[in-house]
Amino acid sequence: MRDTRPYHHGDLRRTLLAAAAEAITESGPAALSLRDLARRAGVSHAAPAHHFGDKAGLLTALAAEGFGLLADELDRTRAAGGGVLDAGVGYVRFAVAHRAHFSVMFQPDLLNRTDPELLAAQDRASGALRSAVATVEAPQRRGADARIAGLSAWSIVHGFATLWVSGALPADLGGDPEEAARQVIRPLFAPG
Amino acid sequence: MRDTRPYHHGDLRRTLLAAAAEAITESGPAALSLRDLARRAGVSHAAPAHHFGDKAGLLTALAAEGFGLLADELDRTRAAGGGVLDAGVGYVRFAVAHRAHFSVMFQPDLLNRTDPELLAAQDRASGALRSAVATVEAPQRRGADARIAGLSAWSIVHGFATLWVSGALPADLGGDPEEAARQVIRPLFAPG
DNA sequence: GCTGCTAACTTGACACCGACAAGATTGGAG
DNA sequence: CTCCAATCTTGTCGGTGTCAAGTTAGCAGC
Repeated sequence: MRDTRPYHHGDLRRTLLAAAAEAITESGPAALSLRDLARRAGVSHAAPAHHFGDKAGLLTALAAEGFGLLADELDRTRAAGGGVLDAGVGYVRFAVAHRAHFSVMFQPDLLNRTDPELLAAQDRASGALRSAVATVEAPQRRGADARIAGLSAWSIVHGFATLWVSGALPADLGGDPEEAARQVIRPLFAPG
Repeated sequence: MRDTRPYHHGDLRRTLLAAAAEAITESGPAALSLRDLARRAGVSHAAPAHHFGDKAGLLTALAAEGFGLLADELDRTRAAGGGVLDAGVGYVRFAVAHRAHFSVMFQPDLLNRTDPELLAAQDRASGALRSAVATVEAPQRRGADARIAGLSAWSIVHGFATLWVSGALPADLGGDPEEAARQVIRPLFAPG
């Protein structure tokens, strides 16, 4: 909080994660450079490695943060009394609002898959996901057990989110991802 | 076809694309190195750049090849008289069989988005996709127009494929992606 | 206030990579 | 046989990730 940069940054870890999210949002995970992050944060080129050990370590931390944010989002819609449809829209809202996190969370080749923090965050998110699906009214699941129903919901929501953030969807869908998501997802939950 | 390597490789472009697919299958697109591909093909480190101009150029060519293969797959199921469900399973089959292509096709930050060959291949694939969805029997679309129905189908299929190849799905689904896909996708097409 | 300790950060170095320029080799058209 | 264009090589440059060793800052205990 001083006007001159102290030797100890004080909050470098969080600063680097924020800078990484910004850089990835701008130009994707492939173009990310630890040295560029260091420059943005005003520290030496090797400082990031001290906090994350590795480039994969930084991306792993970002992914873990992402799973936490996703769990937060799902818990929020659940607390607001929303159903599966709302949870699905929340999933898409998360992906669009935190594109950088989302684009890293499901690319295992960029991450340390066994990192304990990552695993814990994944567990929390998948728990929140399961809770959201558990709110489906029973008649909508007839003919398929709950596990399959959950995977169907996850698939359609994840697919739409992925296609949206990758820009693969047709432009005539409009600019509002949540509204578009609601329309596209609805057929699965309200057949007929 | 001679036993000694001629100065002109003769088929370097295809060889490099195959090597790239193999390398990406092994360790993901991020770890791909043009120099490593050159080593695998037994050529000098700058040879790849001559054919593709750029690392993005190589990945773009791979993505274009991927869209072509996807269109082939969809055309094949259509020619075999399959319905939307079969087309969806075919989509997943393609993603699993050509994981390297698939993992590059929807990452625009790795590609030259305006490459004419890529655009042509995308057009062909999306045409095949639209044809597949058009085979949906009318009653299954009531309440939603054809465009939305197509996006729903694409979303659930793309989501399942993405989650499968990223290893995010629970292990108790078994090892057969096509059978699992059929179960997960069905609820969208055969509600009730 | 001083000492010692640990975490945070810097400096320097090395191998690797993508990209570019310039040269060498080849096959084929005329 | 000549010439040309495409293919591939060689050499080089700046940038990057990672490691090792050194430097600084905060902090507990005396």
